[in-house]
Amino acid sequence: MPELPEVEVVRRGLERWVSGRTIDTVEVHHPRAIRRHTAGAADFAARLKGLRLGVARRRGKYLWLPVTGGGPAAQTAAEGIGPLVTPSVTHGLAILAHLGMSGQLLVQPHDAPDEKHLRIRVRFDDDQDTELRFVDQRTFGGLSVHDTVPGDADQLPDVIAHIARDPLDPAFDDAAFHDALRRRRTTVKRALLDQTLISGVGNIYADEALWRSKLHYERPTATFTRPRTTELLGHVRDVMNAALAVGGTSFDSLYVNVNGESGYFDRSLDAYGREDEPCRRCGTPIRRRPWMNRSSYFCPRCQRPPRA
DNA sequence: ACGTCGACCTGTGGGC
DNA sequence: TGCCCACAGGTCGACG
Repeated sequence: MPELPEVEVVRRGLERWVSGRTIDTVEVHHPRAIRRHTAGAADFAARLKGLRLGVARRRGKYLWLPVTGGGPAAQTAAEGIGPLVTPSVTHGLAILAHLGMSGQLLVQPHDAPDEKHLRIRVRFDDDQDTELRFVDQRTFGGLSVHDTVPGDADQLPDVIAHIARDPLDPAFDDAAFHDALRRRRTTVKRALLDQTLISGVGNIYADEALWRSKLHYERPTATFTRPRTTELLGHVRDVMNAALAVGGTSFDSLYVNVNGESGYFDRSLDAYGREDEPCRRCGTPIRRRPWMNRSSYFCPRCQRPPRA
């Protein structure tokens, strides 16, 4: 469930169903699902055992669970074994998740049959009837454990420090984003998909926000005016909030919340996936163009291409 | 510093 | 029916 609204739906599910619980055992069924965890599956499972999960967090399409307790290093620090082993900078740990193209985090009863693409199972040390499962058909997603950025209020895992804040983050800096657009010699859709400029926007919501803004995806950003940037950001936020309100976009059963349920925003899409269907503003058939190994959908009348 | 491309995977649907 | 190709919501690193 790749883009921000879908990931946020999952984050809310994790917060409700697994935050506050303590990990008992972890099974890794496929090594690719932990490939960011370079120390391997056995280390991954060992480090997770005994950890207590904090409140689920999200930046763009990344999810993480800050953790406390557990492993030997953390225990040593917590117990204050002595000044020689007490780190001068206290850093935390977090379990990082990215869903890739087809990842799911499911909270399932223990006796639910294993999914065909079950990659990781997390059992908890409590009496609740559920476990957490990472299921991923294409194995582009995965889980890993990382140090958090020292002093960071969000306990951001260090490996995603390069990911920009997302447009639903209250600390997102609109003016700085506008300045970055002006500095770049790139085009607007490329910029929207650049996770170091603005995170959480993927192919669907980029096309939807551009349609709402009446902007062609090849528009250069260097000449954007402040009002144009403001309007674009407004549409990005509006479309994401609208999708979030109905559980996100699900074209098929791959994109589900932690309870396996699909969202309904596919019915409300104006551009994405609507090739040859009439533009809801002007009736002109929506076009699809190959673009960067994927597709761009746009209205050829409402979204005029820039002069070459 | 930018852009482009391929790699990483499995599965589905259309055309023949 | 099968086979082949195009395509699918993402990210990263190599290369120019």
